[in-house]
Amino acid sequence: MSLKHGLLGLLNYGDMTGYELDKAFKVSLNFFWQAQTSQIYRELNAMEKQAWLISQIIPQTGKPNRKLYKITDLGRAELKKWLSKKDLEEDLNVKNVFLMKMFFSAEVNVSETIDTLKRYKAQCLGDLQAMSQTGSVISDYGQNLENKKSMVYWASTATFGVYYLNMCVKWAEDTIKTLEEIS
Amino acid sequence: MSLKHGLLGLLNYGDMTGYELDKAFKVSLNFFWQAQTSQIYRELNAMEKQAWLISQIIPQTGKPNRKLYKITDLGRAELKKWLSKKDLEEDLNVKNVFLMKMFFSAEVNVSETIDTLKRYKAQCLGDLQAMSQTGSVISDYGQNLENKKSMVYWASTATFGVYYLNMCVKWAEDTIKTLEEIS
DNA sequence: AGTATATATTATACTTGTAGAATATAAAGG
DNA sequence: CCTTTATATTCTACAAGTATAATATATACT
Repeated sequence: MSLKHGLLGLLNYGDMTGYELDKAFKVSLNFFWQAQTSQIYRELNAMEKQAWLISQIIPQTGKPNRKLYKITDLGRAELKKWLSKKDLEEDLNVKNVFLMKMFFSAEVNVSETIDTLKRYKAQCLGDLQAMSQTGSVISDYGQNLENKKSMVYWASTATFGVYYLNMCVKWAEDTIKTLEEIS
Repeated sequence: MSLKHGLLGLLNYGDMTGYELDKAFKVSLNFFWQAQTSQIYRELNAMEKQAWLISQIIPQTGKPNRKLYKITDLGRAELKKWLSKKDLEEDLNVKNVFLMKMFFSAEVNVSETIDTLKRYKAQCLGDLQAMSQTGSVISDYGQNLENKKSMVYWASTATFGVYYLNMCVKWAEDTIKTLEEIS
């Protein structure tokens, strides 16, 4: 159950509405966690019931009213508890559809798999390109004194992304070579 | 929805009971997909309703009867359809609790985070150790003529695992260094 | 003799994730 | 002028994942 905690973490930086959280989530945590908009709203409701958050309705005319969420002391305590309890066995679990398909690829033509691997590699390179701009985004946010301490952690997750994608590219190249040899 | 397809893939190698599938799953696909035993049994039921499988009850005395599953032509067609439809955008999605915690780690002591990273690195090295034996397991299975073609794909996913874990170790070392500099 | 382990499946309750529709308006772009 | 985009949240339905207990027996270990 990390989505709730991701949202707690973001709200710990400042009050936000569901709409703002959804966008903040998608530009920060999205690389290592994905969530549907509807899921975010549902979790926010649940979190308010658990008293991790309180909300305040800000009326608007024309548009739906905004619901501004604020983290409570209980929510902050929960965030810290979660951060301190790192279950490494669980945290190393990864679900990777692409690898599962590779595992069974003897069932399809080698040429098809080689083609897929080439597209996979291209996708990784594209993502790397996109991530190369993350550095500047992070240092922009980091201008804010409050965020300065966080910057190094944000950067480390971005670095993970770069390492990961480079690794995937190398793996794809090696695997393509192996498959070309046997075909 | 990859669990069903993982089970289809395994049953494509030969008929198995839920119990056997559970064990086969855990020694082959478990690195990139995790599933509860109860989930496997439930999915098997659903798959039989969809006519991807048929089952045959083998009576036993003393123990619960065995339910031997066999993949149908429909199931085989579904497997191939799934294998051919590689949605790269979706397949690159990854959920990583550990990184999410890193992202928010400004909230906890640097020393605590450094400690966690050290344990993370140790865990990765341990997993690497365990994976180094996978090669021989694969070539054992590969003695079987039917499996010979699959061997190269199995090996490629194992290689991914090795690359991944090595990358994680390097990242952990780099991040530890960075954190030690600022603390 | 007693305990743990392996065998084999079912059941239940709950939590998360996925997908998409419905609603209503303002502002920006071609 | 018309279409798209952005704003902001709610709701429904379903699929998949998590967690644990119940059942019943044989065999292996200590």
